[in-house]
Amino acid sequence: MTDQRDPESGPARDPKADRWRTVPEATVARLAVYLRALTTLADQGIVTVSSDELATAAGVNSAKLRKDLSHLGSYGTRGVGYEVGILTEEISRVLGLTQHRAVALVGIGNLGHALAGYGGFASRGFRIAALFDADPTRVGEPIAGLRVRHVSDLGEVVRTEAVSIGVIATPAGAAQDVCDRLVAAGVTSILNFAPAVLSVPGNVDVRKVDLAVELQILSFHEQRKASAGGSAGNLEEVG
Amino acid sequence: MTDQRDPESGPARDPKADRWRTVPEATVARLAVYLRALTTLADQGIVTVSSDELATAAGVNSAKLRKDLSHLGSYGTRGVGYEVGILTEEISRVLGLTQHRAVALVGIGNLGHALAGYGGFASRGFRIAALFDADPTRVGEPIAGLRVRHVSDLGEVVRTEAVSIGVIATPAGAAQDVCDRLVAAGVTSILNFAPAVLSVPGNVDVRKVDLAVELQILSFHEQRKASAGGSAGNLEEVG
DNA sequence: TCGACTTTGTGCAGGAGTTCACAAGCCGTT
DNA sequence: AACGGCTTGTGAACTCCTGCACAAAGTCGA
Repeated sequence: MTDQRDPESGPARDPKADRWRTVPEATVARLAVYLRALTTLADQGIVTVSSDELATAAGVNSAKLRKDLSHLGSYGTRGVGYEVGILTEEISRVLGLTQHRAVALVGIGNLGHALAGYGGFASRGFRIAALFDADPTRVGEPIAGLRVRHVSDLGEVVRTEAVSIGVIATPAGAAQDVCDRLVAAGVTSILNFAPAVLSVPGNVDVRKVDLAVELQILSFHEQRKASAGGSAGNLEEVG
Repeated sequence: MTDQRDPESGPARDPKADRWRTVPEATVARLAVYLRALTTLADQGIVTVSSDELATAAGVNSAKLRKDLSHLGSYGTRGVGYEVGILTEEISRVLGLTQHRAVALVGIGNLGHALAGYGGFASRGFRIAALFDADPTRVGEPIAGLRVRHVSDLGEVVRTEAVSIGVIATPAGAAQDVCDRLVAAGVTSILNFAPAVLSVPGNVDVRKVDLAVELQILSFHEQRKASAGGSAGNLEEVG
């Protein structure tokens, strides 16, 4: 067991800040949302924000927001609220965004193209470091300032570019193979857009985004609404 | 206040099938995954499948799968398993996929383009019925067999095409306006790709997909792994 | 300095979801 | 017909998450 001190992102100032080691999964997902809301507020020149205001901006209730933030320590001032700048920095640090991570994108089809050109990554601390595709006719194609490389170069590039996250946007059939290559190259975090279940070693995290699944969930609720007897009336505003 | 009565998909045949009215949210999300796994199995000519096999194919454990399926009734045979065809049909029915739903896609930028061309929608019961954009220079552009229309036509088209789900792929700034137009036109289910919190009446469902958030969650775990002492060793296979 | 006011941080109760473990039930064989 | 072997469906315990309600702690004005 090594001692857990990490260079970068200096060791926690005081003992209580160690709490972020045990942030609940559900909270982590929301921290990213809070971060976006904070960025918006900062752009508007807002310096201080209460849990109520921030919660509204993020689409949650204030109790949940405060409990979430309490997992990373005590960065608010009672009677006042949170300082936008400080909170932004703190969340960024907990999410590991202070070190800008390199991302490799595999599969330059329709979706891959869109992801490569998506500005939201760069603006939030992620650098797309390399693009890969299995189709030789696509190799060399310039996209968003990068050239598409062949998947056979994946291992080498991942190492030289210090890629820490892999994004799979290939057809389902190719996903597991690509995944294996990423893992072999040392990538331990994968975002999978392919409609396939990936098999990975236990130390690798996989998150899945399936666009059709999202629609199907909506379809379910749509159907439930339609058949539940249209008890109209409840039109209260939702955060 | 349009009345949303829809014929088709009549009320459940027998009493016990009424269970699907109360399917837990978490289960609904997984049903879509099971459905995909079942489709794959069917393509392989497999007729019968046990909860264990299906669970593995879907990436969950079998107890969860059985509990999930129990929410829609009893469609398995003890000692044998589930019939792929029957289960597929049943899940499709519960998810409301038997009536092919029309989808309107708003915002034909990078991502919108990709979504319009994504084959996974059509193959799973969704028909992209209309494309919209606010940019007049983009209106008329043909994509995937459709012509892009101006958002000002949204209300009319949504009604004539009987759109039941709206997909927002605009920049954050335009999202709320587009959302309002969709809601005004009678859409009660929205899939939002814009990094913005939408405000909607209580009878409207919104699901959000934020690509940067997914990366940030991975980043968190990556950081946790990095600072937790590289206690290598646990490489057991994961479903 | 004091008191009124505001907002955070959290203990606690309730709810939702997960996992275990096993009775109930079906099939093929003897 | 009875039995042994499988697999489903589910009660029950447990973990995780949510939301309430309030004490703790800070600010501001007098």
